Amino acid sequence: MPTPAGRPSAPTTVRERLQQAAFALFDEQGYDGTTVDAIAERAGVGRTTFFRAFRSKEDVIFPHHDELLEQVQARLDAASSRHSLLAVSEATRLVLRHYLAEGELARRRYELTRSVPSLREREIAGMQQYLRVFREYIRTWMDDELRAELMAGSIVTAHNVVLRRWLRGQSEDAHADFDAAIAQVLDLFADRGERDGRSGATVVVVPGYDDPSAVAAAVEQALREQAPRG
Amino acid sequence: MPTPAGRPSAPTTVRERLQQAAFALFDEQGYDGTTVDAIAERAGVGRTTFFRAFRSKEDVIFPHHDELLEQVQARLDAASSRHSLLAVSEATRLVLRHYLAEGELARRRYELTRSVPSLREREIAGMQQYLRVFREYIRTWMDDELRAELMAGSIVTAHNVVLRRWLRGQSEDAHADFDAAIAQVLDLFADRGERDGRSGATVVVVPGYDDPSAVAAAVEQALREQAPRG
DNA sequence: CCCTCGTTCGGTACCCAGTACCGTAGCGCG
DNA sequence: CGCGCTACGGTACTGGGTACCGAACGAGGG
Repeated sequence: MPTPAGRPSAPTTVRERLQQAAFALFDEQGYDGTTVDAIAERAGVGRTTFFRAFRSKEDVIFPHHDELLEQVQARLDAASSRHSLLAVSEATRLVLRHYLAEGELARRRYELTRSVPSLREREIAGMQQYLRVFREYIRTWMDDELRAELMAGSIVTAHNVVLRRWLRGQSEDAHADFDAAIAQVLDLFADRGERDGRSGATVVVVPGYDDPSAVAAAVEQALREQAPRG
Repeated sequence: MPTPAGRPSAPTTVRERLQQAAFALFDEQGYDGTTVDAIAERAGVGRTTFFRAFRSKEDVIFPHHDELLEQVQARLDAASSRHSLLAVSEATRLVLRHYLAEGELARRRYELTRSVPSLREREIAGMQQYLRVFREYIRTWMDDELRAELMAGSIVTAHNVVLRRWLRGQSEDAHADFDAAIAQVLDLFADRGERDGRSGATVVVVPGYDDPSAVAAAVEQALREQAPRG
């Protein structure tokens, strides 16, 4: 295992050299105009080595996808007792955080995926994997198949919209945007009516607030304005 | 134009022969185990002819996708004055109706797409095209970008769930299922109370509460306990 | 010191999808 | 009959991806 995890030191790995060479060539000649041979040559390695480091040419552009998916899955497994869309949205935040941390690299990938159809397909296929994980998690506590699917899809959609806005430079605080978007989604699926006489308040508080006391006042007012309890 | 539109007569076209040969071979040897040469040979034509009839090997499995997409687009263009999700759902019904009409063929494709990853990617890429058309239509009368995206995604999701149920043989009346699913989606996006004028915070209150002031206090405490995000 | 085992890398050869090009057989038509 | 159009077949090529083989290298172990 010569590549433990993080490696900030100078002796760049073959993988890193290949990735740098690949992105450089993609910038210069475009994705389709760049052959794997050219990438390997610029990185100073053989063609075989490229396919050992990356499963495919597309994999150079989506390197951390598998790990991210596992992280998301693990997060949901850990929080599987909460039975809430909030668990899903928090798992989704992992993905958002990852892209934000990538910074400029994420934006370069965005440009590539926007212009190259095959990469675009690949990306949405990756999204579908998140959706699958979310759907299966939600189905553990949501009987309604359609509703579960709608929930999972809406969370993913919210994430995509927020991320895309940030990638285009139309957002300074992506996390705040994400909070607002998730709140909108939660609001969509909030029960209205259906009071089954159970007691005990259930309040979902979404980050992205002003002053706690002001929020509390708004909540109290909203509750009082609501139809009298049964 | 030797291939006008519908052709029930005996002299099968090259395209039809190729499609039959392809599906037969896919059944016998699997998708990946079948080469284009083998398909062409069984159909009694040259390899070049295959690529003239279908843009790619995958295209044999999704033959009518482009026409369907155009039909959907046309339907939305025609009904563009209605400004309603119903127009989208009716356009979506075109797609459902098409698959239902295909019958057994649709089910064979379903089995293939379920087992072959590359075909699965291709299929969801196709779905994404519907989604794009829907999103752009909705955006003509819906300012809220996220909400528009959620609407489009939900319609597509509803369609997929209904179609998949039917493909698995778990549904007798797919149209009725579709009606119910669409109703559920429309209900999701039905206006309730036009909450505007609120600031950043969004609070979702789920029925089944105690005393409003007590809830408000709990909310305030929860907010204060939460770490301010960075 | 030498031998060996394991790992990593390069090179070669191959498969197959997809493209470009060219030659030709057929058909309608003047 | 000759002309042009179209559809088809064949050949050759590009490029991603796989399989296999052999060389280099380092870590022990006798």
